[in-house]
Amino acid sequence: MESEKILNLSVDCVVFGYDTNTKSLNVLLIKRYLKSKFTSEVLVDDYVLTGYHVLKTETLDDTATRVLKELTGLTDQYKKQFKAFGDPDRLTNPKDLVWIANEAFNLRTITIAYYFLLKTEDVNLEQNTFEAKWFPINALPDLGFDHEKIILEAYEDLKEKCLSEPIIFKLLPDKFTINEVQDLYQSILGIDIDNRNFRRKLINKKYIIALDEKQIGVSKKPAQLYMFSMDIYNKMFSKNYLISM
Amino acid sequence: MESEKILNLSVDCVVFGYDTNTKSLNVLLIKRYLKSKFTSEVLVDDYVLTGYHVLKTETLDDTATRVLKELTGLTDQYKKQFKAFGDPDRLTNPKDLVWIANEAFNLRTITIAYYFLLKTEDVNLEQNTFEAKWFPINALPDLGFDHEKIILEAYEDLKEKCLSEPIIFKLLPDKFTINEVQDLYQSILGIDIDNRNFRRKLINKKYIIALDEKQIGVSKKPAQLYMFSMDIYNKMFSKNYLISM
DNA sequence: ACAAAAGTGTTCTAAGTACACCCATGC
DNA sequence: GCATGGGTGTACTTAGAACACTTTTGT
Repeated sequence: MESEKILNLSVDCVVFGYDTNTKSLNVLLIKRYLKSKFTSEVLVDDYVLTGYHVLKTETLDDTATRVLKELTGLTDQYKKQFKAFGDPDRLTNPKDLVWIANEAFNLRTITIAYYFLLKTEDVNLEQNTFEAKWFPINALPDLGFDHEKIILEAYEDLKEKCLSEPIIFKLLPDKFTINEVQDLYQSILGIDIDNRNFRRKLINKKYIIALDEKQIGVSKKPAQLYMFSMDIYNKMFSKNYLISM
Repeated sequence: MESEKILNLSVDCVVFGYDTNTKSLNVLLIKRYLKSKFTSEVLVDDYVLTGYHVLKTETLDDTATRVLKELTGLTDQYKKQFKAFGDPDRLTNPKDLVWIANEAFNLRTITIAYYFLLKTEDVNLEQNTFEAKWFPINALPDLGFDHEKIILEAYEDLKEKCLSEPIIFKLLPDKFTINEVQDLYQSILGIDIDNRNFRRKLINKKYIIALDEKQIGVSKKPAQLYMFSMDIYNKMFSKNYLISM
C-alpha cells in the first residue's frame, strides 16, 4: 500500500462545514505537533489541511474521496477540485522542513486542492484518530505549509460559486428555514441581506418546497420548514447567458 | 536542462485564438505524426495540445508561459489554470502508448491544464518549428491523449467566464466595433443576440470608450471604433453579490 | 404579558426583451 | 443608384432595492 504512493503528488482537502446553530462557516483542520527528541523543544505546533499522496492506481477524485472518508467517515459529499498548487518553494519554510524530514515527502510536491461542503453536525470528531478541529473561516489558527493560501482561495471560489449554483444547500440540513439560508449567505459573503426581499426571492423559486412541518423544540415561534429539490432545479435550469461582465 | 524535468508532471495549454475576419474561435494544435521504422506504416497521425514537463525550478505558471512562448513567441497573454487531469489511464490508449515509447514520459503523468486567450492575427505560424495549425472549436481534428476532453472543459470554463468577466476583450484587437464584440459573443456561446439591445448594453458601460476613429479600408460604411479600459473597469467594479442560483 | 424571532406589502427604479426600419458609405 | 452592413427607438415586462411594523409562539 505505502509503496504505491506517488511521492511528488498529493491532494489537500479544504473541508467546509456549516454549523446552523452557531451560524458559523468552519474549516476542519488537523493538528501538527513535533517535539525535538533531544531537547524536548517544541519544533512544530500548528494546524494543516488533511491530505495525502495520490496512489498510483487511483484518480485524483478518488484520492480526495479517500482522504475525506479517513478524516470524517463520510462519503458522497459535494466536492470540487479547484486549483493545483506547485510552486517550487511551497514547502520550504523552516518549520515545514523539520516536519518533512519525518515524512516521505518530496520537497517539490504538487498538490491538487479540493474543497468539500458538508454540515458540521454530520461529523463526529470524538472517534477521530487525527486531532481534528473546526475553525471559523474568519479565525483560522497558525497554519503549516501554504495551507492558509489554499484555504483562502477555496473560500473565494466558494463565494463565487454559491452565487450561481445551489451549492449552499449542501451546507444545510435537509429541512431548513428561510432565515437559516439567509444566515448562511450572510456568513459566507459577509454582507447583510434584507429579509423581506430575500424571503420573496427564495420562496418564489420552484425548487424551494414548503413542507407541512415547522421547527420543533425551539423556545420561540417555530418557523416553517422548506426543502431544496435538486430534481426540479435540474429540470428547470437552462443556462440563460446573461452577459453582465 | 533536460535533466530538470519532473517526469510525471506536465502542463498542457489550450490556446484560444479569435479571428475577427472569419468570426471563428480557434484552438491552436500541433501535429503528431509517427511512421514505423520497419514497415513505414503510419502509426500515429493526429493533433495534440502543446505542453511540456514542469521543470524542477519553475512554478506551474512559469511552465505555461514558457510553453506558449515556444509555440507562438508571445508573452503576457491572458492565461488561466483551470483543471488538473490525472486519471491513471489517461495516456493508455494504443496510439498514445506507441507515441510515449518514443518520449521520456511516465505513463502516470498528471497534467495541469491552462488556457490562453489571444488574437490569431498576433501569431505568425510561418516561422514555427512545430507543425501548428488553427482549428475552429466546432471542427476539431482527431486528437491524441485526453486532449479533446481537456479542450472541451477549457471551452466550458471560457463560456462561463466570459459572462462574468471582461475577458472577451483579450480576444479582440485593441480597437474594435460593437458588432465585432457581438459576433464574438455569438461565436463563443453559440447563440443569437439582438443587435439593438446588445449595442445599448455595451455602449452604456463606462469602460467601453468611443474613439474618434472609424474603420478604414472596409468596402462598406465604416463602423465606429471603441476600446476597452481595464483601468476604468477595475475602478468601478465592486462585486455586487447578485444571488441568482 | 412579554420577549424573541417569524413573517408580511408597496413603491420605485433598473435592466432585460421583443421588435423593424432608415442611413451612410464605397463601389 | 444600389448593395451592404451600420445604426437607431419604444413599449412592455421582470426583477432588484429600499423600507417598518404586526403576528405568533413559548415561557
